[in-house]
Amino acid sequence: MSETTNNTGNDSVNPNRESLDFVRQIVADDCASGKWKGRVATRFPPEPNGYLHIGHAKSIVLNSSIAQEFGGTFNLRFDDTNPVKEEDEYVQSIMGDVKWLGADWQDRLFFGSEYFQQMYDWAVELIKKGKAYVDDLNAEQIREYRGTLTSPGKPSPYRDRTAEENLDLFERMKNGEFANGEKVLRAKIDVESNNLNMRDPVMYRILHAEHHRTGDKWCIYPMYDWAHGLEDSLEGITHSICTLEFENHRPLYDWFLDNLDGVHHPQQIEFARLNLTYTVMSKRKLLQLVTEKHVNGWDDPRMPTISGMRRRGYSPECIRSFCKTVGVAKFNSTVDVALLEHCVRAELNKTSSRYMAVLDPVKVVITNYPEGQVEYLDAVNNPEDPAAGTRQVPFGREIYIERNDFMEDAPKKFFRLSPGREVRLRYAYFVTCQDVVKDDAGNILEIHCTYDPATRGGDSPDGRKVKGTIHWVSVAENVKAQVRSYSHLFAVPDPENVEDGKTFLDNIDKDSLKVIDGVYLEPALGKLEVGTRVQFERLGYYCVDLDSTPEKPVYNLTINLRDTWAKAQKKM
RNA sequence: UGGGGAAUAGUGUAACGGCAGCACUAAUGACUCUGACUCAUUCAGUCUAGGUUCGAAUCCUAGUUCCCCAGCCA
Repeated sequence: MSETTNNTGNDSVNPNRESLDFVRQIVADDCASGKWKGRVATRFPPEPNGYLHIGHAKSIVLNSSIAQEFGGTFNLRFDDTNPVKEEDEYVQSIMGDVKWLGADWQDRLFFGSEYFQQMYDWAVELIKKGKAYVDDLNAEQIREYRGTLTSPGKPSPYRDRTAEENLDLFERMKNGEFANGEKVLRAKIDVESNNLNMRDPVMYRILHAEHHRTGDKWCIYPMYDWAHGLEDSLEGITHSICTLEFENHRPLYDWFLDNLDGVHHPQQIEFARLNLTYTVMSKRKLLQLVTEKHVNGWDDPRMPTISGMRRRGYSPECIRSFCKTVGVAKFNSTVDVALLEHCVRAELNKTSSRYMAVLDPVKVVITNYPEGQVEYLDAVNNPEDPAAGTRQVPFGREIYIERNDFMEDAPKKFFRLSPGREVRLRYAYFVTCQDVVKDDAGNILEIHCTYDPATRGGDSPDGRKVKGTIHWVSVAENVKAQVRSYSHLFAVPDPENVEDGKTFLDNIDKDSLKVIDGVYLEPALGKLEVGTRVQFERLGYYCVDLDSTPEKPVYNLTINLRDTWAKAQKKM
């Protein structure tokens, strides 16, 4: 933290202040005022009941980077207060995802369940103060007594039990004397409050269930509202950052902490969750996509999950830079997925090595090139990063090029191969198309070219220019592979916006996955490790998939390169 | 019909009573051994109506629209 201006006079604005989002502004102000003695402590508190997605990443990056920027600490805490929904499998995947994203909790890994005894003791404190009571009403009755949005609730007949009776009942709840649903512990606040969360909220329910960490030690479990503030308090959190739907819960968060003696009281701050075009983000819908097999698991590269994006080839830096670009505010917005894709391209452009691959091959024979000759040509690995060095690519008399890099009756604006036209084979030679060989049906079998030996490496000594440069792979030396090409899972920007009788599933794009076999790769692409991110020149960014083997490499399309030529063609 | 929030180019986000700015998208051009990258240019905005003020996106009043809340989920 820097020495921040103290508001001594009537000039309350620091003219040198950087533009901060509203959350950082609060943190900065607190640091300036010494509210928390200069301390900043944040946390990411997932419930281990599913996989993390890009929306969670926004929260992870927000919390961890605020801690970092203000010299504070960042905790990872599992909010595991509902044993029937939670599993260790999720704990493991969440830890993996958070770590992968680069959010470092160091030795501060916590579980809400570690605090169950302390929470119980605090509940006893509230009972003794006459601020909590055991209720025998069942769930349906509680709902009826609660009233509605526009009408007040009414007190439970059990609301005025004595502290002694409540203490006894609560202990017996803990000891397992009652069945699920038979009794609950409720806070005694205000059954007529305009805020339904304050109408004597349930603090504990009875759940005879196996907890993934505490086993059968407990059969009463704290509700979110009771547990969450206590967890934050115990960990010394200063800024408890959560999403907008908890705004209505803040009075309750504060009430619990205000009514306990001598506890640390963090500030809850709410921000808008992330929405993205062309996808869905709710846990329920994501789960449905997986269980109904509309996608191939949680880590399907079309999923907005962290694991899906990782498999897709997004790097942690891609996601972090995206989260920072979208900013944080209280406006319920939907970010254009194009912004995510921009961040991915920008990051991958800087970091990924270039290679040549031909997805839709057609054979080219260079008729004046010596038969049987092979030479190895130098290729630059990454023009954005000289340190990436060079490699050698085998060249021969027969090569594959992309089918759409050739056109028989080409318009003037077509800069690629066409009868009579000269182009550059990347890192190799200038070639000129002389002839086209077709089958009886008129399909192109081979393209015959001649090359200019003087242009070896791709430069002509006479200063002659060509307009086009195309990529290629040697017929004699290559690796055959599979490529999985992805587009947005949904065909429309807002998949959840459906007419009556339809669901978001009807908006799935059935062609969002295309498996392409018979792809030719330059040899170096056959030796890369799973997860390696590369650029196929002139095509896009790709990465080695989990299913890849040395015998049969599999590459995922991460994101295509921008293609102004394709765009121009669509308009014609 | 209750309460709590939010509204700034197509999208996201700044501007803290003093020149409405940035990024993405789109379009155009330059450059180019990737029709990529990069660079340049352009299109485009304060929810509405009043008021306060020399001056309002910002303050006030009224309205409009959107989001959240009636789990023993988080």
